Amino acid sequence: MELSNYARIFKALSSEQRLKIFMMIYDNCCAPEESKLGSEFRFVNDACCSIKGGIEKAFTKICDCMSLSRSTISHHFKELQNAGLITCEREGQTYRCSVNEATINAIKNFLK
Amino acid sequence: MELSNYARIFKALSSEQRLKIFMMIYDNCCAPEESKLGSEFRFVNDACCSIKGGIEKAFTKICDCMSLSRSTISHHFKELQNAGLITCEREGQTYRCSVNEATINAIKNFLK
DNA sequence: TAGATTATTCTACAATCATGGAACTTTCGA
DNA sequence: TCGAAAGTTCCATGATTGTAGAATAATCTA
Repeated sequence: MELSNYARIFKALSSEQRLKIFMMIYDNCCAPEESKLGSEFRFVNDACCSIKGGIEKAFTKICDCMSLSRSTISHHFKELQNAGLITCEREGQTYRCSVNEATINAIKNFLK
Repeated sequence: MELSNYARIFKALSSEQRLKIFMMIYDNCCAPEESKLGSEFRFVNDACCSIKGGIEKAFTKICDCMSLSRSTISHHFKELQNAGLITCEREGQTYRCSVNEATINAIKNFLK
């Protein structure tokens, strides 16, 4: 992978709000005690995400608790997708998102 | 560590030029075949950096091969320091820099 | 079908950022 | 001691970014 790709990935995680969104998807909400976002984000609606066990489920809805407009959140989701950090599949009126583990592993390998 | 700190670290690595500078320090120039920067950056002046074996040595001089002004490079170094990614000690007219492994490990733990 | 809900896209704007030049400071070496 | 070399700081500028509002599209549900 090109160096510029890594820079793009890091850029996607460089905004605090976007990082928060990413962590909501990343964190296993079924094991909220491991959440890095603090209690305010642990039990939000019926959202549930996991990168373990192949369940991988999370809805954009989880972002309603952030004080950001819909269009802003839409942009952030797109940036996370463009960086290859998450993939989203339309599911009715909303999305089913999952973390792209390959990208996470690439970062970890990059930092050896 | 606060989420905002991680965002700051990622931001420091989000500029391609700054990431290049960081990798110059990060990469073990004594084992250049592992360099992620390509041949152009492997043998630059007398610069040598390593995060293995405690040698940890690198000079700002290695940046002269990048087409950036001195002041820009100075800014980038400061940002890498502020993010806690590198530490620099004055050594005569230049600096001796080393990667802050604690920060690297923090990122890797953050991404579990 | 009609209204409500959700997300996208377009546009705009304030804030931040990457960069370089000029002036200045510190250190080296002849 | 004086000039050269290296780095910092201040200032300016063009580019990018994070954000929201309005208009639009798609989907759900009563």
